[in-house]
Amino acid sequence: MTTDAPRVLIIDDEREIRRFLRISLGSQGFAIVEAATGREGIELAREAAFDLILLDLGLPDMDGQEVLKSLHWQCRAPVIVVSVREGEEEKVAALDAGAIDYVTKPFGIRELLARIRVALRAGASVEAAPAQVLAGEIRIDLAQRRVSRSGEELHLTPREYAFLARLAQTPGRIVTGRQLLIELWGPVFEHNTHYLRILVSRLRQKLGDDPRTPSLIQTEAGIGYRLMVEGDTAA
Amino acid sequence: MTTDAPRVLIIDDEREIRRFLRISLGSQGFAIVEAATGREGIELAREAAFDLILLDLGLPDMDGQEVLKSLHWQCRAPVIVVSVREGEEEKVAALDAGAIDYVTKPFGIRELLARIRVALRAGASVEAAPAQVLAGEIRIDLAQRRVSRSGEELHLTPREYAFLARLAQTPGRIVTGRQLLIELWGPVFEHNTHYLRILVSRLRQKLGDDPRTPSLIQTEAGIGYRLMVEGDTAA
DNA sequence: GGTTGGCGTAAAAGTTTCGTAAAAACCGTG
DNA sequence: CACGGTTTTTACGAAACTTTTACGCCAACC
Repeated sequence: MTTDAPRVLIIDDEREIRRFLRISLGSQGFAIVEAATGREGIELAREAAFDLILLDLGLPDMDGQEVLKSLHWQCRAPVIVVSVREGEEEKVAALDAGAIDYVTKPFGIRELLARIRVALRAGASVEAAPAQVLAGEIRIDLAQRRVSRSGEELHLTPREYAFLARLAQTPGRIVTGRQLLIELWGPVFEHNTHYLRILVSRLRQKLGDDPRTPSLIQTEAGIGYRLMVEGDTAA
Repeated sequence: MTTDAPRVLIIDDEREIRRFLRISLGSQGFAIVEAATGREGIELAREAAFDLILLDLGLPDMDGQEVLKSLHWQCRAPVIVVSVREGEEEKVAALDAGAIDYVTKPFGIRELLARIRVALRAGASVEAAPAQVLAGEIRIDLAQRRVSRSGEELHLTPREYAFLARLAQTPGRIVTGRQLLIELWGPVFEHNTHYLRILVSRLRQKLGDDPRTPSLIQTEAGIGYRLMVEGDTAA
């Protein structure tokens, strides 16, 4: 089945380690984002939603335990600590501070990958974000991956749902056609704008939205689309 | 569950190790049950509900990986493997077979305790899930590992049950095909999607669910499966 | 007033994914 | 070593989904 790649954030100051991890994890189908400092890592973790974070405790700019606490505090993603320090106290401190695992360098990449799979397995059951977006008669349940109209369940195809969910992530805001094409089809399809037109047409039918006076999916000619929601703040 | 002392099952053939663990864990407020063989351990795990299982892979009566698989499918408790073997392949195999952690002997007791706390932390979310799930005529008893239709007991194979139980753990929510394959067969089988199709087909027959208009196991083409439950249009 | 470019719709053709059955391989047990 | 239960392989028809192709609409612009 086609499923989007788990997103992994790597926080490590050593360029070589990052490179190694990027290649190793990338070949396993993970989407990688890198940070070289604690601050940068915390920043990234706050902005985007990751499925897993790999954290080196020996960062130059901040105390490792502090970074760990910050991460654990503000995001849901499980954190695996990677460190050169083997001391038991160090491990206990990290694990009690919220890390889900502690791996000492040098590590076998196959073991690390296995432990990452465990962490993702565990993290999958925790994600209980009650994210729901209401737009007129329509309710979009991002957690359950369901859409209903006036309480009645609607069946959307994978693409249709992906499109709607993308708009629902930034309610009321315009998402450019280019952005949508890249995210849903890939960079190669950047210019196949008619895909969007067909998709939107079918979607509006299912949602019961009149294209002339759209109350849900609004077209911004030459720019993109936006999802109208309850408290819409017209720009 | 969390208010009482967490119940820990120790499966290890060495009396000395058991004694050591019993004392160490006991002093931390855990309730301990011991088993000296694989069979005994599996038996106990099936009967009583434990919060955590500590498993030594070097048992005399059964292959460690077999014990692990049995435990992982039969009960919901997280399993921490304790072993003298340090080989990376050994670790990867155990983690992929369902272990939540792998600790090599000799180990520091404080680290083990910390890892136990992590495992319990992770297991807590699973415990929060309902022990019984009702879906139409079907009743799934996750605590007792039983499934019945209109009060009549159904016999499911280990895989069939594991599949259904996984869906029941997150009622109404989609579980991706990839996730199911990884959890039920292992990461190597990530792409053998036809396993799922065959399993679901047999399962639907047993459950009396029409594939065209499924009221129990719903297919989300290209994504995965979900179990429909009573509160279908949940807020 | 005609032309052009972006948009919306419909139906087809093409591709992927799903469901099922039956045979073959596997596995612990008697 | 044969046996019953289970899993895996193999194969194929049906359904769902995506992409192609074609055409009508409207507004802006020359």
